[in-house]
Amino acid sequence: MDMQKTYNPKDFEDRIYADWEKSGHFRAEIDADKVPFTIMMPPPNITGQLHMGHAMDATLQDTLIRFKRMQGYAALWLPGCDHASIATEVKIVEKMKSEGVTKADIGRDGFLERAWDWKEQYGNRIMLQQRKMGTSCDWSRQAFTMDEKCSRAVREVFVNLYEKGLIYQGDRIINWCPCCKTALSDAEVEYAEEGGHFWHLRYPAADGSTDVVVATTRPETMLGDTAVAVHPDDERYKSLVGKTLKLPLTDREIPVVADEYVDPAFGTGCVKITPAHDPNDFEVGKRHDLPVIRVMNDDGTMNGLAGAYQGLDRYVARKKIVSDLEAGGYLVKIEAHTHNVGHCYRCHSTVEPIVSKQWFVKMEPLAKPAINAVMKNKVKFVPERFSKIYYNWMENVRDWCISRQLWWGHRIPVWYCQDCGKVICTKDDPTVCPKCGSAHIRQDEDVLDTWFSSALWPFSTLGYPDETEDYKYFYPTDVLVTGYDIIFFWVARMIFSGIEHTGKVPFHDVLIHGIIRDEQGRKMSKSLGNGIDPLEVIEKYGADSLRLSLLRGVAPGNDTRYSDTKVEACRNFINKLWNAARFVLMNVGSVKKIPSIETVKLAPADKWIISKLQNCIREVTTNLNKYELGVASDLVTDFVWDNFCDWYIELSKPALYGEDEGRKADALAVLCFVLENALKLLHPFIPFVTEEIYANLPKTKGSIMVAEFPRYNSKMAYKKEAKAFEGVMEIIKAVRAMKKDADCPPSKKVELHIVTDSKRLIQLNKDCIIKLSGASALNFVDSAAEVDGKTVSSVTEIAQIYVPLGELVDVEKEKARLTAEIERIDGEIARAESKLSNANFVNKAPQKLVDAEKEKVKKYQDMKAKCVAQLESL
RNA sequence: GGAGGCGUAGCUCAGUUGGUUAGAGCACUACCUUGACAUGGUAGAGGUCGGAGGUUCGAGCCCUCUCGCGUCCACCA
Repeated sequence: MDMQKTYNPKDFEDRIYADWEKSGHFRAEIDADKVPFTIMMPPPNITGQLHMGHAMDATLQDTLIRFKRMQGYAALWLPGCDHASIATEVKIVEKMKSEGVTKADIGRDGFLERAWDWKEQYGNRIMLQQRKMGTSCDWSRQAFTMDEKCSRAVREVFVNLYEKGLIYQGDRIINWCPCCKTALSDAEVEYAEEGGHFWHLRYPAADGSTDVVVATTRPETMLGDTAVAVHPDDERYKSLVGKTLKLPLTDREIPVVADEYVDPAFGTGCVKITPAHDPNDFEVGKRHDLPVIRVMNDDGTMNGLAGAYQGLDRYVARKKIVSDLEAGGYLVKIEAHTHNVGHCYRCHSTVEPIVSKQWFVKMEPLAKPAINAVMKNKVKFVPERFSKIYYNWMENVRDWCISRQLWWGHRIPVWYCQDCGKVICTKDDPTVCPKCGSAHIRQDEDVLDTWFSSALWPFSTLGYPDETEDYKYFYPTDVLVTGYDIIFFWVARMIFSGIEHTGKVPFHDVLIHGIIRDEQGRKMSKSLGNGIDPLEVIEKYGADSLRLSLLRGVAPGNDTRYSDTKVEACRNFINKLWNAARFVLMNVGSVKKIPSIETVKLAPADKWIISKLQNCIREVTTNLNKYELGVASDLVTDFVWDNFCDWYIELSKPALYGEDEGRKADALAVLCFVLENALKLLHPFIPFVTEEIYANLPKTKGSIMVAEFPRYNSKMAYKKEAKAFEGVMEIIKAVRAMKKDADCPPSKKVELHIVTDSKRLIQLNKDCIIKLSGASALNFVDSAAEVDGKTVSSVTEIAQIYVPLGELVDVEKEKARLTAEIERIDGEIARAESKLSNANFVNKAPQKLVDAEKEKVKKYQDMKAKCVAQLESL
């Protein structure tokens, strides 16, 4: 194989993805002998472009699905797009505006035609971008929230809920966006603190006897006031209750009512009541049977009931009303006031609470079982703390406003008979009124909240309401992966929808990740222009590097900052892996036949690396199963860099460059074995480069993505042998440090004279010690006295090492070093002994820990004695 | 107002039921182009884990209080 000296992902990422797609390995097959594992991809909006949030989503899900696929599960990752009703409509309207066309100009059908064109044009863009990330999802099952399948599920669910009385139509206060001209759900409103004013207004009594002062943040709504309320126990206003006030700027008179809602301690204790424009006032109005007077149009201008202010924009009207009030002597004072103002989550206009006839989903009966499911662990949030956020929302949720005054979306399946007024809601489109037979029936103009269809995603995409093979096999799904920002919008709604419509929770686990911030920790946003385009990162560093940087050291649920440096570090790791593979493959050619690992006579270093590998396999698997992807990726990268590259490859060199052909072949067998396993462990995280290398290994065939994920093999654990070998490694490290301390050039080979009880172990690894420590020879001696000339020395657990360095030896420095070492050891002994002298520790701590401390004391006392002896010999 | 999070090396962050001497990457110091890799190697330096109490044989981790900084939810007109 011809491998470049440096890793260059551009050479192969696209090619490998194309091969994968061709291979059919992405497709999940129903297989009775396998266990299904299903992930539903959170459908990105058709208007969307790949951003870091998607990159994070994709990386986590792809890592999990590849892991499970390699473990032998029938792994389905189902991709798709969301029609994103309001977001898409806003964009299309914007585009039309630039062409000078309005919705009214082209009508509903014309608009929908444009919308579908838009979907065709942009709907696939993000799916193509996803491929760049290496996503191994089942494109053959790709879905769209408005495709036939999903639409049928929406219809089924709507009618069922309607028939159960869980969907109703009513005049209620909703959040109205005057810009998008549609109702919004509570979840679609974002609150932000804004500086505003508190206008104090005087309403005179009709009989002129007195007046009351009320305060408001929205003076224009006073035109819709139908009462003033005071607290029933408020002595100041008791006599006022039942009296009539004159509403300024109008010729209307309004009553004073008593209601518990009023807080007598706040403001003047008098509240103007505007049932059509405030949710609390609406409730007060209902209790007192007050008229509801809506004074604003859908576009935020004042309507005919606003009298002289008709046609004015809400803010223009506000200004004029205030000045008119002032002129009339009704304005008492203006206070500065900061308050939270709701904004449309799509266009960011200030929303108006307005009374309007809309469709609602009754939440209480749906929320209860959904709360239970999480309480009983049928659905588990990872990390667990997000279940509290979920409870908090679910327990306080209000009825869900699902109708939108938009055209792009699922049209509400309700018809009204023009003749008898019958409301018709059926699964099949009606042609005549079932009650009176009239053909004059008209469908509701509105469409459904986009999240109504997203809520059904885990089962609508699998064929619900039909009991399809896919549905039976893959549902419920296993894990949902998403950011904490859409728990309310989506996760919560999927949970109650799944339970209500399928009788099952839609997924067992919810893996929540944080958001990716910019390098300064700010949220990435269009307005700040601080977004980082994953495609550019991929272009520069490759998809594997980006993926790894999104995984390493990241804890579930925590936000993380994007950093070029981190991506670079990951790229460097992959380059390291690349070169390790290059090293192995370069040497493969020099051997006739590589034996199978089972037949190899393993050297101590071999057993050590295999032991480390087994440990790594076990830990990585455990952590992946716990969704600790950050820990898992750290473990496997550390294994490859530290254990395999920095140690084992170097340890293998004496064998590879030696004369013993058998030993050479054995070492190569171990190198191949470990590399192959490492690639498999890494594949879920960095799929491209592992595939590229894997294809070139001897004895591998097929794609690594369907290779078996390594399994822990206790026969290969070699715990004792690995521990013993670490004694050898300590000697190597000690010699390196000694040379460095003595300013001995690394290229200068030195003689090692060793006093030890572990002669056999050291003899077995003599070549390695010489090679890795930069020595020329290794001799065993019985004491320092046997070594000629001035030496530096070091004590490790299994050996005393003497290195004659002639002129380089600085006796004073050497004394100082030994003294410091003795001091350090004394500290360790003191620490351990103080623990052991504590009766409570000895009695209460686990025996294992007590024994370990005893061992430690013994070990350090032994080392100390040796250090003292060396010091004395100087 | 309610809930939840964060504070650990110069920087960015890990640290899973409490248990050896608290880890990584980047940055830093010194040396090294040694036949995979300078996107590298070797050896280092760097932390009283925000603060104060408490529980425990033992606390970065558990409890209480406290300081600082984000987040979400609710919202008094």
